[in-house]
Amino acid sequence: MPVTTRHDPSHREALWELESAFDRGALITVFGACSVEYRGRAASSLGPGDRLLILKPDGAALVHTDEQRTPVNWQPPGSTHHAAVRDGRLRVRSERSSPDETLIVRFSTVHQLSAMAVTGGRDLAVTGSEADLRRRILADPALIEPGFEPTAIERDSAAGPMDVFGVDAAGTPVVLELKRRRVGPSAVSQLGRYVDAVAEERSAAATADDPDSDDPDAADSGTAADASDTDRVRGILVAPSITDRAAELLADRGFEHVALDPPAPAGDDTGADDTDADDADTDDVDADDAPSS
Amino acid sequence: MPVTTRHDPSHREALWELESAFDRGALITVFGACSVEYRGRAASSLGPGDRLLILKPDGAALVHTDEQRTPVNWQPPGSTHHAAVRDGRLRVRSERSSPDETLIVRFSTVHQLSAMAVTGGRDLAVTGSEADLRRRILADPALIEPGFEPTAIERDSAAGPMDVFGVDAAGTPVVLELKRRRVGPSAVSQLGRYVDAVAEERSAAATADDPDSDDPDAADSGTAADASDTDRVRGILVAPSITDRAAELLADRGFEHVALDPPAPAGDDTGADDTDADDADTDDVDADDAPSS
DNA sequence: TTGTTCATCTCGTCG
DNA sequence: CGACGAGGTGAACAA
Repeated sequence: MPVTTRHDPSHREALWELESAFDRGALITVFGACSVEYRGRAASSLGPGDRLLILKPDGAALVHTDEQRTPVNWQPPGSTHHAAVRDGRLRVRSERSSPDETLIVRFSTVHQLSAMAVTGGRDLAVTGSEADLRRRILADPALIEPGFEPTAIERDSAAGPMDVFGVDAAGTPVVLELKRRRVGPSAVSQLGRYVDAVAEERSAAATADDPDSDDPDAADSGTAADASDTDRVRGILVAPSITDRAAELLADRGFEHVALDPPAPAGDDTGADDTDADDADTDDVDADDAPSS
Repeated sequence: MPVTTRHDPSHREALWELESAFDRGALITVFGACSVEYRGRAASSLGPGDRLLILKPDGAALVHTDEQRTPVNWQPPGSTHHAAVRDGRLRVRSERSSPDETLIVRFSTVHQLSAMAVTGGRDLAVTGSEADLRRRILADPALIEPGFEPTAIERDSAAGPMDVFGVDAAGTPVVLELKRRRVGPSAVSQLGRYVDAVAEERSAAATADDPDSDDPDAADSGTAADASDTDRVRGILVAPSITDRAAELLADRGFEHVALDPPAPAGDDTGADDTDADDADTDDVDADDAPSS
């Protein structure tokens, strides 16, 4: 029996079912009228209403209303669920530590409680990620510009690891920051941090190599403006597109933008029409739902 | 009847129920063995397994496994759900445009289908947000430093709106960037963008006011280093704490950190123990669940 | 619609 | 654990 369900159980009955479902490691749904309190990283209060509570065997808890993709309240995986009947009412509490967080759902009525035995794969294969974009570039560096040569990926710097590091045709170091979608100002700043870090590295190495140049004050500037041309580090933002503001910031810093999409996952076959071979009119039935908005 | 449920329905029966539930604007859960395909901003494929599909009347769709807070697959609100029986199997497709996205769930078995009539409030009152932190500062600006005076909130700049803008005791302009939790490098960059924008504004205004200073090249530097002291703009990052790397970047830019938490929502009463008055031993029952990790 | 930022972001990965 | 960045981020809000 992959699922057991109780309709309009008493609060006591609901508790017994929960207890049993916890033991079995089931995925639990509780639909009922409830109020919800949360306290932890922030604090929140949700007044009475019908909601769907989902309790997962990994400790995750979700409270869903009839709207939104995001739960109104939740608890992350790793939490511990407690159920009790208090004052005759079912109460579910989910707690975790570090950070200390508590979610409490108080039911006034339980309409339905289900416990489901979940099996099977949860490995999702996604394409179109930033990693895919990187593979695309490494496979054909000329997509960035003729003569570009990647020398490292995830190369570390004082500001963190850079997506792609390399040199251009003239031997000038180049930092690439990759984004799978249109970018705003923050991506430019991120690129800037990496470029500054590399420029800093190089100017430090240069002064160490060359005892003649003792110019400590001038050396600590991190901007491209006052770096000599030989010390220049290029920054290229690789993304499908860029906002106006980001473009301004990019220009201010003397960085560049290369428009590039993550590789398309080939033909648009969601199987919408032709996966099951027979696409003629069959006795298949259909039902539609347009959102009421 | 707030809930209707079908156990092990035929695929045809499941379709009828879905059709009816769509019409009623119900919150639908379907538990069964299925595969899931997504294509849109990215693309993904999920092999066979038992999952819980949730269809909301606002067009949201969620596919949940027994793990994680985040659904393995989903569709945002505003999507349109279609159900059909194809090749004898229930298939649910959810689509939306801009961006074009399609989610397809193909069931091999439907264990349970429920339709719930959801009513009641979904207004969540949250405390401890960045807005609360801002209110706290505006109520007592001395928390930043003696003599600090806020002059504007969400004041716009070329780099976007600043959380709080003001002047210090010496009349020097100050930009505050607020964060409700510990911050890393990106917050420093964000603050930097605003400070640069204000400094730019002021230097532009100064050259406009003063016809003597025609020094177009020197004026376009955005760093604090070469700005004269009278043109200086202070940047203060207000957050509970800050990472080491962020502290370095902050120092590089000559910015400051003020340690400040969002206001605590008073006593830690999640109602865990004493909300229902009687906290003596009653005949209340308990059940626990520790995550199996 | 697009742009920008906050979020109890969540999630992975790497020291 | 903490730090850092990606994400089909989602969601609110302003232009």
